[in-house]
Amino acid sequence: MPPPRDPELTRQHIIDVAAEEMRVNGYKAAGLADILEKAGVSKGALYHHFASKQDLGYAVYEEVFIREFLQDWDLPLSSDEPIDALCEWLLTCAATATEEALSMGCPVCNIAVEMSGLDEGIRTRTVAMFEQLQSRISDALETAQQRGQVRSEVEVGPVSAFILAALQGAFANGKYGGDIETFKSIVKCLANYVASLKR
Amino acid sequence: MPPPRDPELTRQHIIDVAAEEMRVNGYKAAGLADILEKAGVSKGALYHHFASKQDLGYAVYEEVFIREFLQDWDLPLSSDEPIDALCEWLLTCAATATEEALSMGCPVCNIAVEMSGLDEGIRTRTVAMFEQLQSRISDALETAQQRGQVRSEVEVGPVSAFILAALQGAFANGKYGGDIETFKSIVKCLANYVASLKR
DNA sequence: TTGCAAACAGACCGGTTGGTCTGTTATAGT
DNA sequence: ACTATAACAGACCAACCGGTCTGTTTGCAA
Repeated sequence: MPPPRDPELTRQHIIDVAAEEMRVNGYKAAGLADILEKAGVSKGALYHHFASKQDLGYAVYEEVFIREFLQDWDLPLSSDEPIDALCEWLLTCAATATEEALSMGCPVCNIAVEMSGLDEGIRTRTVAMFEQLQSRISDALETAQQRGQVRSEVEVGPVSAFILAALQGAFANGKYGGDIETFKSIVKCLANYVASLKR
Repeated sequence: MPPPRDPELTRQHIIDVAAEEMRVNGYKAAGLADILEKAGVSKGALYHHFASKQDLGYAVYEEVFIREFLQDWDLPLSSDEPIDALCEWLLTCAATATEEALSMGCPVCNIAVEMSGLDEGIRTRTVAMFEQLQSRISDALETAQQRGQVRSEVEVGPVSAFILAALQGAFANGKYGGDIETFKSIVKCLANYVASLKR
């Protein structure tokens, strides 16, 4: 027998499929028709769970892209030695990168670039996320600084913003720059920079 | 009397208006109707000069965005002391940034992120541009290195790619990150990094 | 068992978009 | 002056897209 109706599961399935579609094509180019077909649900189902495409977009952005993005940073930021952890994390990131994963870039960055100037909701969510993440990095660096692991003249606020931006740039460049080796060497450079913060 | 027919001027005018539209809204969201109205030309005129919207897009990308992008780097790269010139240029860049200019981000980066996964022509042009620019930066750094202005252990290739990516990231972050002060401090951090390459 | 609301299914719709086609006007060459 | 053609002008079109609406099925509570 087919699986019984499970609205929560249906909703989640739609979000997952839409996320995949937006990951590859961006927000605008992700058409409802494609999403519906690939998810195997009807338009009625979609509009029962979401008020509009915008609403679906917000759900995807918050519950998939931003969530993943923040989770990625959990590991390096929860360490007692954030500098070492950050370096190691970056190097792992460079080592495990695949051509196809890279060609999609960072979904958060993609959607933010495409939509933040056009949709206030996307902009708000993006700003909030970056503020949160930057202060997390900043806090970690400051704690490390107080422990004497980071040179005292390092300004943790700007530096954490810089690290974040540089990594964004690396992913963006990896997406359209073509060469995966370039991406790897960029990330290694960033790791070197982070290491240079050590006292 | 009204200005006489000047096909080259008409073409250029269409490109300029389309560029402005794509700067603000991106490629897809830039509608032909808007472009035509703001340019004050008819659809017949547009399709006399361009085969399709894609064709117009390529013209805008090559003749406006990429051209501007490359020109921006002319100044810092033509100096005898590229490190100093680069630092100074970055600091000027940070100092003169305005809220609204920042909110549009870097057009090349915007279009590349939006379209490089969807349009092979955009992807090709972007890859070529970055290769060219990176080798220009790389050459400048290498020359400086031979002159003893740059520490000998610096790997000029990766470092130049890193600088490029970091600046891209700074602009992207500035576009959706909201805060212009954050952008400025990121660019200053990058300038510090560049300065640290000096021997 | 029945009533009822939630969970879908899918036909339908109006607006928009890129693109075409036919007609008109200016301009350069002879 | 004439004509061929480039340079437009703008009505028209088919496709697509997000969104609505009506109808059907499922699950659950009384």
